[in-house]
Amino acid sequence: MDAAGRLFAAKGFEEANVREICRAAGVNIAAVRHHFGSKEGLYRAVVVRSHKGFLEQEPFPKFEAGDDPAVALERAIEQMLRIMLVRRGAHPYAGQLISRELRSPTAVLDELVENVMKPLRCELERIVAALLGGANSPRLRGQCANFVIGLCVFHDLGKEALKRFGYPPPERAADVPKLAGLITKFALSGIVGFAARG
Amino acid sequence: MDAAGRLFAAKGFEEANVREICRAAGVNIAAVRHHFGSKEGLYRAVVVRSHKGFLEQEPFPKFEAGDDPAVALERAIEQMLRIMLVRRGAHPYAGQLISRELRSPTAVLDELVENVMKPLRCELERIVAALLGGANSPRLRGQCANFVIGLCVFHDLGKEALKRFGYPPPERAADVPKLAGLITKFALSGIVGFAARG
DNA sequence: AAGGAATTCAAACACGTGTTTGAGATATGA
DNA sequence: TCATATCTCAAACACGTGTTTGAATTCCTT
Repeated sequence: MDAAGRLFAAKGFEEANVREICRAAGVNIAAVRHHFGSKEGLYRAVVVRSHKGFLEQEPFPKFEAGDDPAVALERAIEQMLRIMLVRRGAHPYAGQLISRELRSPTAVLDELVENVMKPLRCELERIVAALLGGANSPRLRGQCANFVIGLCVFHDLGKEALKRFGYPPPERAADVPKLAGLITKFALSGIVGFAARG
Repeated sequence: MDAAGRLFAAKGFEEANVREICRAAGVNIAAVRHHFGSKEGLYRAVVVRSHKGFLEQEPFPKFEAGDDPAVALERAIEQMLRIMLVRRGAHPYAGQLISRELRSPTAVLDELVENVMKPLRCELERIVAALLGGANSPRLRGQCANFVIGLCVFHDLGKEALKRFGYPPPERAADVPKLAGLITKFALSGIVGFAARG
């Protein structure tokens, strides 16, 4: 499953092939049928395991009443970028699997949305709500959350284009905060801009 | 080439297969070898033709000195969204091909970046520059352009996730301006936020 | 230690893919 | 009209894929 996760994250579901996974894992091809039923079963198992462990070990920071929503937003953005752009020790491919599902959804996307992305998004909405203040309507709040997510996700999905533009997204954890700070400023102004006008 | 464009846009380079394209076009499989050399040759020809015609018929609105940068930004955002989300009459799949190249780059991405995306982005930078005013540094200007592009592109790349969040991106031209207006407000505040702080 | 279940293995299977073939049809120009 | 170049066609080829097989091996319980 480690080998499968690595290869699925690197190549995607279609492009990663069972023979290579099994070679990397040092097991026979028939093992996947026996243990997971099929390639898709293996993929599903990998994704589930990866995001479960990921949620346990790197919980999204909880936004409590009284916290500064601006720093909460920066934390959230920083973590989203890190998850997708940087290979972490514990779950090196969790973010990449999510990112891949966004690009080319398979049957597991629904599960991923429900268990990983929605909770994350929900937390984000609470931060946005605090920033919106009086202008806080559910619809607007949701849209702002989408925009923030979009700003982060694009730096992974659009990586190749950004490289060619001269703005390669950071690949090391140390370089993430700089970009996160910029995105945060941008998003912060964007959100409180709505608050100002109502 | 029409059939190929339609299928490549709908399924992507890998998933679209030559037999289906030829069946849809009513020609023999061997025709692609004779006329384009290979499947990749056909793809390249389709992409090139599609974006050339697209640039001629739907040029990106030019930002002149004296124009209101705020409305120019809205126009630009509206057009980007329309290109990717809505099938147009003249070049129904040009935007989708670009979007597909972002998701899973092939060898044509470079050409697409150089001939389509860079000019578009360059125009966007000029608008951003006008908005930034005094705070206008090349680097910051570029980042802001990236953010705007990201906000638009995400609504196509992340379509499936957005649907599941309850925010399906518009598919008809008539529904685009509403989203464009929202993104514009957000981006506008974000950009002038930088201008305020320097 | 013996029996039986669980697991592993190399090999083959079925299918889809892009590509190639070589003969036939069609258009072109003298 | 005829010869040549251009194009079309159905069929087959070569290869990669996920899956299946049935025997061999390992593991656990009795």
